[in-house]
Amino acid sequence: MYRLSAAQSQSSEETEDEPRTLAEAVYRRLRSDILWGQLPPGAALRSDQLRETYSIGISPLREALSRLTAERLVTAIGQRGFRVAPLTVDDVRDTLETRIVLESEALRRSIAAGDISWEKSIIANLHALSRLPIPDRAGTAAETWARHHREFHLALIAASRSRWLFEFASLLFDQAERHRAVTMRIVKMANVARDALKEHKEIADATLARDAASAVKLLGRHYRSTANLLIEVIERNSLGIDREKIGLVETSAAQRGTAKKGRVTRPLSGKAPRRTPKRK
Amino acid sequence: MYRLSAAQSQSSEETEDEPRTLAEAVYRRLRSDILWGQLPPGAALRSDQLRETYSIGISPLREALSRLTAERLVTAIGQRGFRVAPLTVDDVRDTLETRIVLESEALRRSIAAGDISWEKSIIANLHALSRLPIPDRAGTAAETWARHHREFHLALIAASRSRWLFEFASLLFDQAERHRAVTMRIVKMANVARDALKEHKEIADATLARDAASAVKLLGRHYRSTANLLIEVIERNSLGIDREKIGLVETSAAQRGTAKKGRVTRPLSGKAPRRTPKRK
DNA sequence: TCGAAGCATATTTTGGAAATTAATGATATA
DNA sequence: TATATCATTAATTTCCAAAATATGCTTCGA
Repeated sequence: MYRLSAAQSQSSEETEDEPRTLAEAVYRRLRSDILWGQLPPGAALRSDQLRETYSIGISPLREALSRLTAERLVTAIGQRGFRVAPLTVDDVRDTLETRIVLESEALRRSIAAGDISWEKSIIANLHALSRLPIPDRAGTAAETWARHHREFHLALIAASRSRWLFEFASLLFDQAERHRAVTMRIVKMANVARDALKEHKEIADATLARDAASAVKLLGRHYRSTANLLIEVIERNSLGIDREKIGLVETSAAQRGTAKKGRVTRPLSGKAPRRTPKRK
Repeated sequence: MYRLSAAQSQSSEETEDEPRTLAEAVYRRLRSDILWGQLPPGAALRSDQLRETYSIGISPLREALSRLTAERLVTAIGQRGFRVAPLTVDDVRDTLETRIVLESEALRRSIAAGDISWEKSIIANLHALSRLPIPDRAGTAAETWARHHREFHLALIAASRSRWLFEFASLLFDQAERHRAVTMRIVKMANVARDALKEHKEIADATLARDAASAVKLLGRHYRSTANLLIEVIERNSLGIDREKIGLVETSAAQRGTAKKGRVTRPLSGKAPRRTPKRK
């Protein structure tokens, strides 16, 4: 029953290898589901339900939830279980500003210390992005684009030679990706990635020209423009504050409560369901 | 058997409340033991042994180890268990430089936005530090001093209004504390905290005077001087690289008193090394 | 005597059941 | 009819045993 490929070098920053343990596997699946908004912010993560959904025991499931809590993708509520971390405009703003600080520093160091293979990686990832169609809605194409997008941005700062800086930046990148995915689930925004390719090219050019000031400025502008769009959408839809409104995102896993008055599910949100006419 | 005080507001950043769950309790004990060097870098953390030592089941223990792995205080080696994270000069350097970046930004923001209660907190914590004797060796006095030291530095940046910045800074502060504690276990260094009080006062003065440039400079110098001392000691003793020299790492048992008679609270193991009689 | 393969053992990982806690519903009383 | 207390129920947390993996040791052969 347990058939896991043998390998080594287990780290918290592995990207492509096969999971070597069931806890690792369910961790990645849960993480992906949260990042892509299939498990919307505020969704209750009941162990029984998840155990059935992912066909897994309690132990690895609990370990996965524990790890996700450390990443602030899941919030643990004392002895009352886990929930997907809520999403507020403050989160978006804080994530934006903090990662600008971190990535600016990392980018400066990379520009100062980057070698040929670092340049090569940037060029390669930029090329991949230029060849991929910019997705306008969720799907496998969006996921591959996002993966290459992530690799491009991380390649920029990969030569900073700081493990902490890189780790924190990766963490915040994923947070921002969740913000983007969750928001795009409400409002289809192809314009989020409208001139993304052009911006990426400008950032890469300035970086490879070793123009740190320009590169940092362009990178900050790149992040800021996207985040501001998200903030605007979230505020318009009152996302995060009134969680019921995002409840319209149907998850494959937990949550088939169907927003009726029958509170068979939903142990925590027993409040009066404020109904507000809002188009989905 | 399970008697846990009831409370609320469980977060990853709680400081003083009682643990509400066994996993939380063992997490804190393990974390403290690692931070204070009672569990030295590289020490094997075998679940059987820990389960017996802390009188706890496997599940909460595993959860605690998982959380510590996310903090990079413990490294998980594939399917071969956990170890206390090793300690290298690169770790010390990276932690130093990264937290200078983070705390400088956070301090600037605090100085720009801090209110009266923020000033009050700084004054109070500085006063506490001035009244506490600077410890020259491990012990409860050292722990209380370190706790107030931590609170002082976190108070400085508490008004930055960035949860990520504060969280990352806290994480790195604890990392640096482990570096200091582990190193001081090898070489008694009262001089590490030699003019610490004076430096703290200067930092607080510049901060309260809203002189961001000076405050940042002083804070960086403060951290750098300590870290450089640690690096020197570590390099002289080849800590981390050649672990055998410190005699810290017994791959067999997580071993009893380490190096000195540090044993503050509890002996860690009564097991015979490796030659375990098989009883099945 | 050295090396490789197979066997035994130590240790981790996982699944399910028991215990504990929080939440819900009902009943009685004022 | 409203409120408080108690009982029931649901869900999480924890413990324990079995399965699986990796490691160490022994034995056999050259």
